[in-house]
Amino acid sequence: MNFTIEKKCTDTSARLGILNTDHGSIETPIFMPVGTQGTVKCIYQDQLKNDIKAQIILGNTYHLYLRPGIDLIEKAGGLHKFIAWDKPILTDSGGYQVYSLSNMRKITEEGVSFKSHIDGSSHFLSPEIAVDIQRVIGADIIMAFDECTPYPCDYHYAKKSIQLTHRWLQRCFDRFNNTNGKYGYNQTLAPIVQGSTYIDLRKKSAQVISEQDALVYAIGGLSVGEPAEEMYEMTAIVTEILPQDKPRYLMGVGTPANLLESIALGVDMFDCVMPTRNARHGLIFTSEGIINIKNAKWKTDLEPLDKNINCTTSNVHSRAYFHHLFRTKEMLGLQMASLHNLTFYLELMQMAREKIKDGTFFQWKNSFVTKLQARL
RNA sequence: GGGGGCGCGCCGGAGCUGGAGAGCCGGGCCAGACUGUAAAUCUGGUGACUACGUCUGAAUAGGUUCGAUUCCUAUCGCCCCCA
Repeated sequence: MNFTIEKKCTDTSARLGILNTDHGSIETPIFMPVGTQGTVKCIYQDQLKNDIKAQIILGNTYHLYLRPGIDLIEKAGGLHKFIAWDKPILTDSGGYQVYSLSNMRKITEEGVSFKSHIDGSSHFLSPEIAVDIQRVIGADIIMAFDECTPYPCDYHYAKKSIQLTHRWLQRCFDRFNNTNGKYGYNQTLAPIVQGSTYIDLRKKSAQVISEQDALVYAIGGLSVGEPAEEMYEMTAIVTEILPQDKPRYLMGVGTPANLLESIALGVDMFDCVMPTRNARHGLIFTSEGIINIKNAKWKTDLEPLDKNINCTTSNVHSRAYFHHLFRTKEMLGLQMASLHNLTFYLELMQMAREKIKDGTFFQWKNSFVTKLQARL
């Protein structure tokens, strides 16, 4: 596994690169659809590959460990085989669930005790267990087990938290380096920068994380409710410090505008539930702006949803049809909207790559961001 | 033709048999939220107005009463039973 930078912008920190894994190459900057439970919700694998042209998808350690359980995944020969997806996979470690299930867990030095959100049963994740589970799941890129702090987070807590995350990080690498992949291909462990919205903590964390010899470096603990400006500020501070020749993965981000702004700051990889969750809730990203397809104004609009995106559903089907499917709560509406939003995100990344190649990224980004945020 | 029952919000249901909430529960409708997925979810609004308040309202028109959605009379509409 390796990463090559093909071109660097001169007017921003944006870069064009290729990340090679044993399941194929990933062109960066890239958006990775989230498939928490072994599925990108509402999307079939064929569509993911052929329509959306996803190059890599996510899975989640905590959710897959609870269901279907790692014994079954091992028996199936790993997650790739279980879900029949032969391209790269990245798994989150369960660190995000430390944040999102905060009312059902307890953190200690050793790890985190969870009450299952499904049946209330007790479970325990530690850095070692999270690595072991991710060895069994068999993702190409696996994430360190960290604490994702909430926003706002007081300085004292955030400082203690990065110290814990850094100790956990070493334990993750120790376990990772003393074990092997189970299925004959390579895995890589990605460390995660934390530090909430504090400049000195972010710098410190970025320095500690950079000391690890890794292929991918992640930035976590952002897009948890802080203003976008603070997110950009923290990202800029961290990308200054992280190794320049390795991909940076900004976890959980974000809106189309967030992606373009972060690419300009030197971020290469993104994931977010926004395109899929918002699609299921009727919010659609188009080349002209954001549409809430459930709104009455679309009821009789027979124009295609978005002619400018190369998407089999939104080129063909009208806004009125999408509206109708949502009004009648038909499942096809959720599928079509999810397909569209993901196609939109992946095409946005492809455009960004082309503009970086052309050397016109900066001006294109600035003119495009306003359009993306318009509310139709 | 005779007897009985029922009519309040956009719709359905609950509740009220003298002290009326512009008001309960669903649904619909109108909006909003969603950022390493406890999310096909959640939140708010849905009589009028001169709008932190005021007014009108229980099929329609009268009546009794300090006070009526509730009791009485008539009319209209719907449902059930008998002929």
